[in-house]
Amino acid sequence: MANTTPPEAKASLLTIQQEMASIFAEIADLFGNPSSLGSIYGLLFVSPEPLSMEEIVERLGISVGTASQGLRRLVDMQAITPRKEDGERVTRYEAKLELRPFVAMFLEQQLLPKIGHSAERIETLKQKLSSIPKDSRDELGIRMERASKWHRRAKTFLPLVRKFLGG
Amino acid sequence: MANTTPPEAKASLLTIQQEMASIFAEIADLFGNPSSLGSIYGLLFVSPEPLSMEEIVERLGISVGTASQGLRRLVDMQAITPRKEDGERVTRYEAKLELRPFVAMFLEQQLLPKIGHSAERIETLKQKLSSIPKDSRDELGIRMERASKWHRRAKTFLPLVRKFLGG
DNA sequence: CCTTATTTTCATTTCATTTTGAATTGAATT
DNA sequence: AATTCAATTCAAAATGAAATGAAAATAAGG
Repeated sequence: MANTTPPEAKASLLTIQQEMASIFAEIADLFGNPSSLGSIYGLLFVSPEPLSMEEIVERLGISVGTASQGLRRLVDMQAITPRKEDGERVTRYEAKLELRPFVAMFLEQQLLPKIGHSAERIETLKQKLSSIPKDSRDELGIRMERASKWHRRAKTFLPLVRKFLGG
Repeated sequence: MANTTPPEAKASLLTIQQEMASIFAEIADLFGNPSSLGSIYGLLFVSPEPLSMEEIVERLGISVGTASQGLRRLVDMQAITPRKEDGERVTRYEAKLELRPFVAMFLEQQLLPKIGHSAERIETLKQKLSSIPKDSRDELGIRMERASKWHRRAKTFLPLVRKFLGG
């Protein structure tokens, strides 16, 4: 099949793809993910056709190792879909267009567990309160209760965030 | 004045303080802040008395440089209050008990501006759409519009998060 | 099987961020 | 004016997360 796309248009599609990769890289970074994750997702997000790992490596100028690991993580978090065409040797990847997985992943895998973990640690700590002298105990109890309360709020609220951003 | 606090109780207050420091260190880290910021705040949060920089350095085992810089940032973000007692040479620091500054700082200084920035970049990108071939243009437009929409949602929603967690 | 194309693994490197601590500053004290 | 001490500064060191790329593993075709 002949290539009917004019070269200068190709150049600007590539530009858009790279810019989008860079935007998503920033976002990934903002949420504490490797920026390569964002780049890959951003590129796929604005690719009319699914791309192979090799093409991704080429267009983003990243290493094969980074690409391989990034693709795996993105598949795991269900942000992209791998597809192997019949008779093709390569796997090509396609972005899912809902942005949800990206956010959800962050909230569910990073924020919630860690918030949960520190909530637990505070609960455990509260039990040690009994062993300290009475005069400071009460005030300390109040303060630690405050920290607990904040954690409880966060835990009830975060799922709502997910729902709102995810729809 | 005689010290009436039994030594083993002192030890366990110190334990609690260090544990709290460690918990807050994790949280600070989770939000992309240096963990030393969290340690310092956590320690002050469970200190019955305001502490001097020297005491903080000693109890947390951090350097004076880290302490000095961390204290300044915490004062800047209004998470702690410095107080100089009359006739005292040292400044002692006291935690504000609302956890708000901690969260607000993250939302307002990190999340919102960066979300705003990438929203702008996408808007700019949209304008380059006209330069690409018609067949892919429409689909691309739809995808980029999706990304924009997500950003708009985030921007309206984040202030609510702040309000909820901040009270 | 054997060859070739693709992907994964992982020891090493790179790089940005954080921490350190010696030197400096400056205010209070003598 | 000299001394003392808390606090700050900043260049250098340490840290740790992410990226690299060569080597190993896997899969497909002949």
